[in-house]
Amino acid sequence: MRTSWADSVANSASENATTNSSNTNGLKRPTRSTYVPPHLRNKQPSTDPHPPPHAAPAPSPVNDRAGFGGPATGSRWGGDSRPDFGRVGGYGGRGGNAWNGRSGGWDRGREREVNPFGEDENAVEAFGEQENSGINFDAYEDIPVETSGDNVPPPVNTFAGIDLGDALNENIRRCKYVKPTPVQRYAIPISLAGRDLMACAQTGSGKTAAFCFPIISGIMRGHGVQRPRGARTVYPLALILSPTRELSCQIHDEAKKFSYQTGVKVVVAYGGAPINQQLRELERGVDILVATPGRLVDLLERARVSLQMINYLALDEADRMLDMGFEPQIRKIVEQMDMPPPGARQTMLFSATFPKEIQRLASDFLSNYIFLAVGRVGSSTDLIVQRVEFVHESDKRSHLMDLLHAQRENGINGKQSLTLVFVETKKGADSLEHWLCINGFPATTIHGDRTQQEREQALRLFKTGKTPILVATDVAARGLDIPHVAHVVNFDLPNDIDDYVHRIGRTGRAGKTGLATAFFNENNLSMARPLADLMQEANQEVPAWLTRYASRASYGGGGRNRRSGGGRFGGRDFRRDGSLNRGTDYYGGANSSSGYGVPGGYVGGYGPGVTSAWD
DNA sequence: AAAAAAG
Repeated sequence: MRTSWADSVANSASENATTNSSNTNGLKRPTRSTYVPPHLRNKQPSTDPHPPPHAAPAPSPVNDRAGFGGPATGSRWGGDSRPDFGRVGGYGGRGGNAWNGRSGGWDRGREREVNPFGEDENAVEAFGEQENSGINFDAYEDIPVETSGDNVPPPVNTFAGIDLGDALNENIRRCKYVKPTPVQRYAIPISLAGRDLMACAQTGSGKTAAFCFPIISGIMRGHGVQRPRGARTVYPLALILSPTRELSCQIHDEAKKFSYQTGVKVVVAYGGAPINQQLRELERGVDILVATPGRLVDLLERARVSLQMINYLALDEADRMLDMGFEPQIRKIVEQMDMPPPGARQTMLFSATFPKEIQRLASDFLSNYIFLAVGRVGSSTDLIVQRVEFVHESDKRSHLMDLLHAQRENGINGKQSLTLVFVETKKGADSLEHWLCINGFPATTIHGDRTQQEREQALRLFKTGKTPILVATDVAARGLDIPHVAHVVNFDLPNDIDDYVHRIGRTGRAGKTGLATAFFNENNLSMARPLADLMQEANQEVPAWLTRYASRASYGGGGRNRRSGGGRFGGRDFRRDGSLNRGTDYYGGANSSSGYGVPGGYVGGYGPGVTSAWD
């Protein structure tokens, strides 16, 4: 067995190269030469119609701050109109100049809906989210699924078996979704039956589509519903909330694809961006509103949006939305504005993790709901090799440097694979980014103290590989689909095992292997047991020293609850636990949450050899 | 204690 992390990085990298052999230049070539983003339609051609020089092979990485690696490359606030050629994921469509207010002929061309699939519907990478392609569907038979609740509708096996309507089916075809994923097989019929739903499923498992399809279908069915005509108030029929701005953008981009030519209008609203353009979009009509909580409250208080016609409410990353920081805002939106009560609307909650105490809170928003948990494929979490190393606080930087050096030396064609480094604080993110840059590793950072332009710029530079290292706080931990992340480093471990699960789920996506390295030290004692348990459950090699820490006293309540007794059925309906384990049970199975081990895992069973990083 | 989310 290999013991060096350098080998494992090399192995992981080369496997990625093999897995992706038909697309080895995915990071550097223009992925959608034929696609014109909505905000660029009907504009004068860019002064440079060709991809800029850094589109050439082996681009030199850049940083987005003055003084490191040259000037920023993004168009930022609407300067030039260069195509966002390097975009890989769905979210990047926001581009650099989405807020410039220069709608040009776009408004006038409003009767002509922009084709989000581009002119070439057969383009392989028409969208970054290829969650259904490249999956070994035979492995689905092995996926553990648990449902509970009254009269659970049976799952379907094909999209054809679901009456979603022609237009939606056509978009499913355009997305190249050949077969529903497990969460879709179960969630869509439940949702079409009008039932409330609490669903546990890994990110990357198609849950966005799982709640979007029924919503779009339902809105189409109910077309012609009369809505009030407030002076400047709009009345969306569906509301989708998410905990970060970038995630809302990503969901919006997905939903736009699904609703193309259905007549269903999707609008996104989030903070940090000028509100005027969002207001204009709303005024042009909205059926599905995707939003972050703060901006939505603003819109509600301005009476620019009313929730009284909401038929569908979806909370993505629902456990995060209902944790301490968010809960009051969510309650305000859902309970204290004009939204119809549970039972009069349909409510769907989705997350990869669902702690029991959050389930209890969430049940306030639900009516006679069905609980759905879709587990991972057998050992597919081996797609992510998890390593934990004991690193003293003072040694972290040099240790990270060692990792990056080896990764660089073992990289493909001298090109670094993408590395996502999670830290605890915003200041820590800035300082680590600066340190990496002055030590020859172009890095950028994303956290809540940066402006929204900077955040989007950072994400774009990272996604396109121009800046192959991204230092992030937990703002990037959840939901973001960033292809080609080969390595997630938990430079600072989170204090909650669920956060760890979400973080490492940024890699090992789309059937590729991923590596997750965690730095553990005496500040993380409370994570020893949950981490050791999680790794063991995911068939990872647990260092003996970690097992020793884990078996000692339980270090206070860190890591919160943990480890369901159910093994791969960690996602458990809290209603089944009755009052049995309340209070005293710490590891006893009353909880829910990350029993799946690792999000993204189910794309596995993808092919032979994926577990070989440690063979 | 920190992060996120309105400005």
